[in-house]
Amino acid sequence: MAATMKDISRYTGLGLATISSYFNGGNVREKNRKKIEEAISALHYEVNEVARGLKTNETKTIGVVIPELNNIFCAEIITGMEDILRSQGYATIVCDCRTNEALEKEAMDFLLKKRVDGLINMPVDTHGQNLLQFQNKGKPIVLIDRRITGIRCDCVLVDNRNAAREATELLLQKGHTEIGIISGPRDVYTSEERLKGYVEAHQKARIPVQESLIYHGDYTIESGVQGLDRLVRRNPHMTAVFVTNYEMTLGSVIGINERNLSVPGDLSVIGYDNQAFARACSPTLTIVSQPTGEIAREAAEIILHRLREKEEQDEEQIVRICQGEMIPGRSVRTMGGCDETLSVRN
Amino acid sequence: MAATMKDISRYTGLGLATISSYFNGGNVREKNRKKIEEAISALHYEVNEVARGLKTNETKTIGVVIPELNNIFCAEIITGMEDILRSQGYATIVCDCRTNEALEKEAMDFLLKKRVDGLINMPVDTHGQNLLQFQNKGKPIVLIDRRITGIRCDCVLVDNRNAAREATELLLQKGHTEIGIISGPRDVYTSEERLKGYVEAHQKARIPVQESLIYHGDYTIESGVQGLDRLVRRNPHMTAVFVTNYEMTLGSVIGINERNLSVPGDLSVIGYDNQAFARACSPTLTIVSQPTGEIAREAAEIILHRLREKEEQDEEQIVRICQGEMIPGRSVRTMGGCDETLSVRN
DNA sequence: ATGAAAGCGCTAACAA
DNA sequence: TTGTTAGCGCTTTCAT
Repeated sequence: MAATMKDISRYTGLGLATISSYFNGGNVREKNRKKIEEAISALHYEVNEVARGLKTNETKTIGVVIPELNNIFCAEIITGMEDILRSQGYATIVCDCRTNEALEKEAMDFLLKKRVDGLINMPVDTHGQNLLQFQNKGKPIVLIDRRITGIRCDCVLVDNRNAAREATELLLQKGHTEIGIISGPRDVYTSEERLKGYVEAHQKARIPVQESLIYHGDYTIESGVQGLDRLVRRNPHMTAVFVTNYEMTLGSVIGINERNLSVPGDLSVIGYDNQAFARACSPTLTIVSQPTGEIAREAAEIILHRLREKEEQDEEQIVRICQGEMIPGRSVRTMGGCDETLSVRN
Repeated sequence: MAATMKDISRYTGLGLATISSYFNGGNVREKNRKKIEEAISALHYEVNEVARGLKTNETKTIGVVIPELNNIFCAEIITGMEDILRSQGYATIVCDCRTNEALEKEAMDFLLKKRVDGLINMPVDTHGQNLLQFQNKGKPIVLIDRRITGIRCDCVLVDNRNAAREATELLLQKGHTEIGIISGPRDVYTSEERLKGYVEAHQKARIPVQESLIYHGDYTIESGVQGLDRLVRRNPHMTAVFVTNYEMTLGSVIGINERNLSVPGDLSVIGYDNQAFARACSPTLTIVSQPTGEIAREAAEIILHRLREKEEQDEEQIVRICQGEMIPGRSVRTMGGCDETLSVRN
């Protein structure tokens, strides 16, 4: 069996309180400090965090609930957060809820049972009922990427509206007037914001928004394929399309290939996320890229902050807004003028 | 504060042993069972797993150490495993070690400190020194995707050699004789096996293997880009290339675009993993696809099995071999004959 | 600065 | 079947 503090106590002849004090940054006489350290290495002692957790009511564990782990956007964020949290002694328990509200609730209940110290959530559910249980127990919550109603808590967001507006404006500036959008689900925050950005750009340019140019997908590859198909068929004069997440962008490219369309000759495209994929497309895709590293860092820091300042509850809600970025490719054609030609090989 | 068993005891007038017995499947008189259940819902009682863990020396937690979480292959496997483990009450703590041996060791130490009940590992390190600590403590280990020396434990593998041989044979059958391979690092199991498959196919076909056609990358996108570049420059007569993981496949496609090569006209390509990406390529990529779901299921089941049969230690080592699968695309040209033409648009 | 002792919430051995 | 009790390994008063 592993050594316990009792063993250290026996080995050094010191009391438990001294040993504990040593591990918790208390004052221990230099001589005893030495003795303890000797005992530790002699006995290969390691603090039992489970026992400590029972006493302190902390598990040094953070729960993370996300819609899909095999979604590059989520994966990148988790990678970043996990790194920081671990460096501070916190384990990350991930729960993938498959973009399903019921499973999301199950995951939250599970994490609550596991007594995580805090929760980081990219919510599927939009009214935040499940989150309340955490809040009631005084456990900090940080929402990432999506804001929801029904709960007031810290969150890290991206300025989706701005990013989408910029993307749409680029298209408008290049002379496109019939721009399709493959949007996300109606009730998802990011999706709504991106659509608003699209609309705003049109309003600023005084170009009417046509319903037929808006397709609501569900952020999956298949809905990207289908969205492209629908938009193309419904809108014979559409010259550009803006796709609002990576999976649907991938789907759109599949659709474009299957329909044998030429980019940007037949259709200009602006995608979302995943720079490597954009570079692998031919021609390279112009995309909106999101700052996953920054999101991860902010979220981890906020929750660590809350965990440290456990007492000062009634502090202000923290809201961080990160900015997306346009990564230029060659998938947008300039209309009217002829400075970009149509033929593109492979 | 949350209710404890003591509260239930007080509420029902029953002793702690009875309550505990109730929660651990013991025999409890129907009448008392009812009472306990009433108390549970009245007090919103939930077992405190931390306390239980202290007593039973179990945390109901599994550690997972992988090289890169934002690697679709890893992400898919984790998604699958997490799902199954959670359904059995086990939390999954993921640690991404960034394909770095030192970080991998740190992650293992961390998980040991967190007292996980078992470990699932896709190893970066090849001699298994770090794993020994788990084994010595009687904690089950399941290796996935990669076999390593220096430790005898359960593992779930893919028949990489076979998959690579089939892919290479396809190219040979189509008349290619100068086939490049973008292989992985020299000391990684999967990489070695895939290379062996490539060599075997050549030997069977009595076609000599040329050193200049072998490039060793490191499973990253950049090494795919570079690998393609090197191979093309070194081998003017190379007509096909086999790329042995997803990231490098993505990199190769980037390289192909940047060099303005036509597929399969100038170069036939067989990639690896990620069917969606293969479909998004133009022409669609022929790839070797790996059974991530199956790997996940097997790994989770093995570790759960070991956790259940804690006592019967000296059982046989379990080794599961899953099969990859070729997914045909249009990226392989038939040489000599002219049944596939060169020009491919967009 | 250190020691003694109580107790976190649970399980399990023993008695009844 | 049920109750009593002693820990699991730690933290934390309270004395000293």
